[in-house]
Amino acid sequence: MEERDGGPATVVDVARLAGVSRQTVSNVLNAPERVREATRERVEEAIAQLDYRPHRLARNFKAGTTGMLGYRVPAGGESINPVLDRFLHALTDAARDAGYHVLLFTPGEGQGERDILDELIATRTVDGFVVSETNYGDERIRYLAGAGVPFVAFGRTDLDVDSTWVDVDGAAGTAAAVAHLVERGHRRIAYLGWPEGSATGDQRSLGYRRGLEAAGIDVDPALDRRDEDGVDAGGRALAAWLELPAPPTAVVAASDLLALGVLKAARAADLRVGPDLAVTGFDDTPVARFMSPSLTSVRQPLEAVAATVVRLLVDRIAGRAAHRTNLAIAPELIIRNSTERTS
Amino acid sequence: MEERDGGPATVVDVARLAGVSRQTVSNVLNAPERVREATRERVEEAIAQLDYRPHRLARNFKAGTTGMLGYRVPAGGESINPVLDRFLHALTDAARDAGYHVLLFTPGEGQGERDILDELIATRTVDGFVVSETNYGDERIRYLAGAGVPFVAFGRTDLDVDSTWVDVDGAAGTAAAVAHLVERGHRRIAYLGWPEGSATGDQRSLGYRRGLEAAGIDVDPALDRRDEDGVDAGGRALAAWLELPAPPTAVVAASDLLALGVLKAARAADLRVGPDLAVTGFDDTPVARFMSPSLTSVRQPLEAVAATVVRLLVDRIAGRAAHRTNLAIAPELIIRNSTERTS
DNA sequence: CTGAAAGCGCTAACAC
DNA sequence: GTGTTAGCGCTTTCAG
Repeated sequence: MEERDGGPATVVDVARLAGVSRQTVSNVLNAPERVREATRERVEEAIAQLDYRPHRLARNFKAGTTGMLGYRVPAGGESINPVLDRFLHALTDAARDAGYHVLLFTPGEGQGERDILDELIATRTVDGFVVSETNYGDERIRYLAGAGVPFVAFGRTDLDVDSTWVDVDGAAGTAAAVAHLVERGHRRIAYLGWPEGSATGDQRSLGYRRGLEAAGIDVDPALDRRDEDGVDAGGRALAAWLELPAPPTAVVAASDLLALGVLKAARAADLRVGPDLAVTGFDDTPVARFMSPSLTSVRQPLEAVAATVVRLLVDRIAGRAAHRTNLAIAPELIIRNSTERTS
Repeated sequence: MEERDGGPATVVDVARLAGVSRQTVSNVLNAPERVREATRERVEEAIAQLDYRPHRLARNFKAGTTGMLGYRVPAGGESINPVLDRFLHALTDAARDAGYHVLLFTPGEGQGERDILDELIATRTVDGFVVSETNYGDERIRYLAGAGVPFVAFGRTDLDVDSTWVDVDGAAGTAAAVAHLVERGHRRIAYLGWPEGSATGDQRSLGYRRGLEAAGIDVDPALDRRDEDGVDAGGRALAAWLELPAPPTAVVAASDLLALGVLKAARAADLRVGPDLAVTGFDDTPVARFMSPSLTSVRQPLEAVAATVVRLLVDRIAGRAAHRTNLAIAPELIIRNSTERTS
């Protein structure tokens, strides 16, 4: 509680007050077992009295670490991604539990992501990185792996480099959606996904096919459509499907946005969503809850992912290798009204 | 490009290569005008050759600063707030432009926000704080002001303490919504807001009244309703309004969520949103764009707010006071289909 | 204009 | 069990 003249108290102040030397204080903090009980108590009393807390920078400087995990947020603008924002919150939580802080960065004008990674590495501003939005041949991963910097990716990569990633098992998610629809009696189940070539999207379409297979349903290529993510794609897909001799009775979408598009188009076509056409989304974004009817959607286990990412990253930072560890965590299907048969 | 043996290059390495002393290198970096041109070039060459970058921690440690701005993210869980997430992105951008990084923190189990602030201050982990989600009598603001720590709030406060805040002019936002509706020919304009007692909500309802006044329309207490934020409130409000002898033809809502609720209820009551009932929201959250009809909404100028917050905070950190600076930045009305007369 | 000396606060060795 | 010595990488006096 007592304020020293020259700003906050330091080890020296504590040592003086307790009548011991600097490192005895340091020892009390870092290796208490090496200090006699009586001395320790005296020092602790002095610490409490001065409200002493070690200067973080000094300690880190000495140790050569920063206690920071770097995370890139997408540059401003429109590309707000609710999934990543949820992940960021979970990450902050998990980092704190591991004794770290999250340091945010974002490339400036005319700065590539690589430049900023390079700068953070060179200035030793962070102890490691959490990389999200990975994709095939991800340049950042290659760069970080090459530079030998500790990092863990949220999202898989196909690179054959020394990398550690944790991902949501997207295939399990869409497969669960299919299984749910099958259980509700659907057999003509369509899929609306993204064009091939994204790691995330390919997983989700894979799960669709696996789900059908598991139910003993043949894949009908006419029911498997790919389009850019967005609301409009839903209308295009539904229009095409409704021209088929046997239109689908259910749609699994690779995103809530696509699902929303299907929902809108279905309403415009006077189909009752649920009874006439069941729809599932992916990500369980806030919209899913508020739409009418509310949307059955696959919810990513981001808290578990974040905790795992941090655990692995801390291990790598500490040199406790666990190289090339790759984990996929199964998501959970949140069932709402868009897959109810009775409305 | 050359790697030294003992890890990254240091000033000493550069000095040796350039054939000068340590501080000459330091001078080249921090006070180039004090160094003869020829020497400077030689040093710069050595820097380039060794790819030398000053160790951030060492520099900060010496300077007694951290280059970090602390920002609290809400504890995990459901409370994802799209506005704050957008703000965080903008903040990261603005901080970078000012030479700072954003450090995220979140209270742990059984830890109050005050504890964690206290810890970050005591360990000197950040140079200052950005506080969001402020409210009347905000405890954090009182605490930070009392502790004499540099901080700037996003959101106003009523406390009579030495504080600096930047806020969106919520009143201007709802007033603009009213003006827009008046221009579209509406006279019976209702308001659905939050219960009194939140700084943000009170501003928004104030703007509603001001907007009516400006248009020469008397306030009808029956049209001014307050309820908890959420979709259900919209239904309750509309039901009450439809029982009036002269129901409103337009609704200004204090949030997109409330607006969404009104929209849903209107659809259920077979009202055409736009022609029969115009609706405006607030925040321009992603849902606003994707709803059908799309929602006219007040968009907060978060990029401008973030830039201003950072500028003021950096000033305070530098001791260039500007105490008790308070700014409200006007938002922008994004006009969409929910206020179109023809559908 | 350049170099030598000192020290930020802390901890890891090593001696006592 | 305790204290002494040294040094992390950098910058800021202050002499030369």
